[in-house]
Amino acid sequence: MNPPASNFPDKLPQQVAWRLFLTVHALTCQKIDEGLQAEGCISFGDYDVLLTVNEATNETMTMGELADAVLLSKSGMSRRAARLAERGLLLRKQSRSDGRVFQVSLSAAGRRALNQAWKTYRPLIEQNFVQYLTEEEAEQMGKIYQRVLDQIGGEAHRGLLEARVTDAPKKKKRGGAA
Amino acid sequence: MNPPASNFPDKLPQQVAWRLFLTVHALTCQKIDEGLQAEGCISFGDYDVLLTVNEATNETMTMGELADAVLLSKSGMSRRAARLAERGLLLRKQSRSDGRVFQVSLSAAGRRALNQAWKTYRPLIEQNFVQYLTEEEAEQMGKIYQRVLDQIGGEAHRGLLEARVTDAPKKKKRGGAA
DNA sequence: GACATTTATTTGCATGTGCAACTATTTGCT
DNA sequence: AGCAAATAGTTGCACATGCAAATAAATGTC
Repeated sequence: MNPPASNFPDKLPQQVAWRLFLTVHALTCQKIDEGLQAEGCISFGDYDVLLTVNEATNETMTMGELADAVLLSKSGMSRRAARLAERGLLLRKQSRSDGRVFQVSLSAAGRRALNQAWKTYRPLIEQNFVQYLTEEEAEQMGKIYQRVLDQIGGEAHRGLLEARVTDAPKKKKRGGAA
Repeated sequence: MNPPASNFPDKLPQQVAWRLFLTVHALTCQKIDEGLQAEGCISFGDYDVLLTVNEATNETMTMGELADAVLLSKSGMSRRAARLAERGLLLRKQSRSDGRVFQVSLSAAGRRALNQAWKTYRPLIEQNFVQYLTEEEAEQMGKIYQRVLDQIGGEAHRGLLEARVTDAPKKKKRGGAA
């Protein structure tokens, strides 16, 4: 019913890569989350939170650090943590040196849940993503993303997969999608 | 307060790539969505919908096809489309050959909004992602993701960036994240 | 041609999220 | 000490989403 139609994205290789990046992300995450739920594991999002806490120096973080690390708003993080605490997976205790901050850490059950989920999560990543990358490609991709992260990531992400530091001083908002 | 601490993800290069993939996605999407909103553009999600419709053969799709293409549940798509229609960006008209299906297409205003958003979106992709990839890397990455997509993507994604076909027969559910 | 079945889409309900406002606590200034 | 400003976290509210049920229309069966 019309001429050529679409020519919006200019379809430069970089833009194609971006588009595929988005689509692959959406698809893999969908499948992985389904898989985790099917096995009765904690959700993808909860996994991210628990893993992040577990990896933190001293295995503890403040609510704010955690929110920054997992890219949730403070309120979102607050409520997610409340739910995890209610389920007995996360512990929050008020810092004695500063009554405003709450130190978050994993409970024994939280550690178990994390271990348990990893058993399911690992093969899911394998099946939906890793399997299609050679080791060289994975290394190359990792290098590229590390480069991107170093530029656009905040303090909370600088040390990702190197040595999480957990002592960044300032950070602020969070931007929601729609 | 503890031994070595984290050794959950085994940190094979592929797993590192996966982790970075997730983080970069979250970060770039956050920044891009912020940028679009700041310029008064349509949201990231709405952009995806309008672009998908615009790229469709004959620039029209059914609600179901659209839901599959943008990876939203049918209900989510239904409501998003309703909002877009209310804002005058999308047209939905009942098919005369089959009263159950609704054909969706862009209004003139929708086309304008898409064009307008692209002006902002393009540099945002540039700044937050593309800039950090050489053309070779982008091509390499595109090839890899296309490979992944061919394997795990449904009919609705097979032709992405090649020639959208829009006539796949069967598809079903949708899996939500948490 | 009437009726069960299947398909396309929308609605009811529960849940998760972000923003802005609120509370509690600490810090800085005098 | 006293009080304004900053900081950490939680809560009110609005809204987007998915699942399951509801609706509407087509198709198959007798």
